[in-house]
Amino acid sequence: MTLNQGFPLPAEPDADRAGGKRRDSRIQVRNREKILDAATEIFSMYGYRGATLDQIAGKAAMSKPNLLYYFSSKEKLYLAVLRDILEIWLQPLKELDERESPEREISAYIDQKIRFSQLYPTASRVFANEIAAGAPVLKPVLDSYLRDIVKKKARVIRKWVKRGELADVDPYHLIMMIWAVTQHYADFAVQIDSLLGKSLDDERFYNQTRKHIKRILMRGILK
Amino acid sequence: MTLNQGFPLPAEPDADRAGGKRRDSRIQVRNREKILDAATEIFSMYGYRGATLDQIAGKAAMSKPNLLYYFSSKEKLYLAVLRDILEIWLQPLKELDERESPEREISAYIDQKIRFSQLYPTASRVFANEIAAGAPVLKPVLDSYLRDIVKKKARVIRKWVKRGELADVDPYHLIMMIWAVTQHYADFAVQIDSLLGKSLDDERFYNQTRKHIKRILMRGILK
DNA sequence: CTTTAATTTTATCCTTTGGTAAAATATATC
DNA sequence: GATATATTTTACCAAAGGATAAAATTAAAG
Repeated sequence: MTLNQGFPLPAEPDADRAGGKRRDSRIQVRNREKILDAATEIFSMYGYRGATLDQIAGKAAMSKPNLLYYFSSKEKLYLAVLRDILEIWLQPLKELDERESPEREISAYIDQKIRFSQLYPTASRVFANEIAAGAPVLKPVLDSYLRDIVKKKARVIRKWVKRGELADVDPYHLIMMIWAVTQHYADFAVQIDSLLGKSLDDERFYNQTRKHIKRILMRGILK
Repeated sequence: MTLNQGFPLPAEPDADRAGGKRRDSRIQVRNREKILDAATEIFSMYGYRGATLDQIAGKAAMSKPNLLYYFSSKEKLYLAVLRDILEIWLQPLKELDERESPEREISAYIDQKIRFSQLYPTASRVFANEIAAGAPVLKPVLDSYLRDIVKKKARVIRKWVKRGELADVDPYHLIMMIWAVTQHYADFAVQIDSLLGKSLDDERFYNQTRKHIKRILMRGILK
């Protein structure tokens, strides 16, 4: 588990506290958080363009101008939401450590990703939405930051393959398969609920899902 | 390969030809198609709410009122798009045949799904978007039609397991894993392009992807 | 060619939406 | 408790967006 604190989306000059000086007051913190939560939920359903400030303000139980007092524009709010998401989305990948066994590390990685889908399904959908829209905001981050991390981790996986601890898999496809499967449970939660009447909130289902994904994937890639 | 022609989204009474009598004229057909294509692309980027008729009309190279001459409302247009998508999205699953070997059938299923991602990436994203939004339109279809098909096919997979031709996998999770992985290549195409500079349009990459997915999944589930 | 019906354009309407201004209220500090 | 500052509310605005009406144009049929 390598630590890292790189900030993919640099905080804008005026990344956007309310103008005043007495920043970080109790009210300030509480309301910004309420807004970010509400925004994440609304953006997750309708995407950036489809979401409205009225909806978000409504969900955060405040008026629209009040919301705009905390985030001076819809775009700034969206950026703030994405910044938060990206950080938790990326974290687990950074922790892949070549010194440990692939069995252990990849298993742990899958655990973390599926946990993320359980804890932050809306965040996952905002991310998916941004990508589907052509990543107008995140493109630069994908092209630089994410690219580098993935490249680095692909090297780790390749090393495992060379050492004979892993079947001959393509690192990039493996990583994407893990992303695909784990995110699916967040992004398509409604579909899953329709088919099975279950969600990851149900601890039994969560564990069954986790184990099942791991069983198939690990069987598929271990020697 | 079982045939089936069930229509999940029943054509509305006035599902929406232009009012006139001389329907299905050359112009009529050509323009409706142009509009559906444009709409699919725009909806795929911005979702139902985020898409605008102006954009769609623009992409279809006609004026907004002209577009509305063919589809009398945004909602009707969206329904028409979804209806088309659902049909091709569902088709492959219906073809799983228990009399054949799971190796052959599941392999063919994966082939079809990844082919769909290659041919209709925008359709895939419209579908994903609709689900992420909570499936406001498709929910009834998921709850009835899709549910039934999947239940039926889960039985097929279970039969294979009982016959000892397949490892002890949960049919539902297996189906969802296949959906997840194959759709990912359409829904996250931008991300993949950022990381690898490749897309499924590249025939070499397409085949590499297809084989890789199949290798890992089949290893994971075959006895 | 005329006549009739289909298609396209122009002008317009009403609502929603992101955003601002300024007044009103609450909170903190001296 | 008076004063300054932070927060919230009320009243708006201009642009965008879905939709309609009716005029203008094009295509088909006799």
